[in-house]
Amino acid sequence: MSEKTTHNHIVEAADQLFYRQGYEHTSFSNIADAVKISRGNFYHHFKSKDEILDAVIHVRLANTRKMLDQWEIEGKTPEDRILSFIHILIGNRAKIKRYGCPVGTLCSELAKLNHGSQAEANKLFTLFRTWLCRQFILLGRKTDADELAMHLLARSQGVATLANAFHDEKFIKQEVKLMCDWLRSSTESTAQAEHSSNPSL
Amino acid sequence: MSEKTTHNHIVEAADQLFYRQGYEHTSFSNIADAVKISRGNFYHHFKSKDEILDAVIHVRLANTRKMLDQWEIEGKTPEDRILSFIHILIGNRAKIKRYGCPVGTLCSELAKLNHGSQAEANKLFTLFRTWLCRQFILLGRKTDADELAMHLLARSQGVATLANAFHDEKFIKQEVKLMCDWLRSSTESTAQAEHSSNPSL
DNA sequence: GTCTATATTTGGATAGAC
DNA sequence: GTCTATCCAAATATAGAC
Repeated sequence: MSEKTTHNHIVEAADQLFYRQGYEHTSFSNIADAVKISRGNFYHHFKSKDEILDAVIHVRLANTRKMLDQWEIEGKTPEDRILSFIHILIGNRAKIKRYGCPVGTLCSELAKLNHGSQAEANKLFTLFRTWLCRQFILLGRKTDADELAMHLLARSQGVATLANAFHDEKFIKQEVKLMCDWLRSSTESTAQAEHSSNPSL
Repeated sequence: MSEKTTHNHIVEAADQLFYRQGYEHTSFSNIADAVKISRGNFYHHFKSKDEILDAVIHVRLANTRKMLDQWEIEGKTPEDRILSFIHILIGNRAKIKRYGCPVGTLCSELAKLNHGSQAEANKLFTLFRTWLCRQFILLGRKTDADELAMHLLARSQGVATLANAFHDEKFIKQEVKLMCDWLRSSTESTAQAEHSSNPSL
């Protein structure tokens, strides 16, 4: 998997550039420079720029699945696993500060472009959503698991957007702490939560 | 203010198009079609596309200031005013679902483009941040007012991003309810909050 | 102030030699 | 599989007539 073929080189370089510069703003020349091949050589590997995007999205989907599987193995409890999710904000804080969230910014851009690969890109969000949802179900919150998953996903997105705009890593740490507290209070009140209309707090 | 000059027409059309399609994806032709003038005529009013962006940002800043002033007048208590902020998500939910948040998506795009007007665009965020901060101070939360302001701003951003990705207005309403609850619980516990290390919950 | 015509550049894509 | 040369379309920007 991911051998050092030219094909993979292109996808990897495009992946990075799409993240840092955005999809539309990244030209074939940019990718060609990064991979050190000529522009013409591209079309031996991909029919169009859209096809490169497609390949990038599918690589990201595969990597995300791998990461979630890993968290599933490492985390002994659902709390631990959800904490793994929350802590990617810490692990990636330097990049988030500079470029935002790779998932959120891609989906936002493709929405503006009204691009055909929107649905594929959104699967990245769905991957996290359903995984988190399953963890909350395991926590006994089966009635509002999806709401909790979406809530957490939204908070992560908001943190990434503002950390990027304000170039503020400290804010990431601040909010991660709040999310951890929120998670703890969510799990403590599992029993009574079944009867509450209010999924968080 | 905002007379029907060609200049203003251009700025208004660009404002809409930048929001719906993104800045880079919007061409002079797009704006020209909307305003119904020829492309060449642009350069009588603006020296470059960047200059149009600059004008758009400043119009948005002025409109935002006007809106915040209005909320200041209408809202009798700081809670009421903060609720006004939270409820723009409801008022604009149809557009947010389709195009995301106008502030967040612009700042994210300009960050990727590494555009010179990033700082100006970020002032839109700062406007909300300082205004919310002031409201929280009035609520007696002077030690953590800015944290609370940023927290609320982040949650709004996250809601907009996910509502856009999942094309889900219901999610907006769900999260607005949670934000209102959060605000209520924040204000109830004002006295003890002074001694808590934990600004929310 | 507005138009048409045009210059210039860039980006995506193709053809064909090696 | 990789390269050079080239085509085509679109986008920013300018010149100059009306």
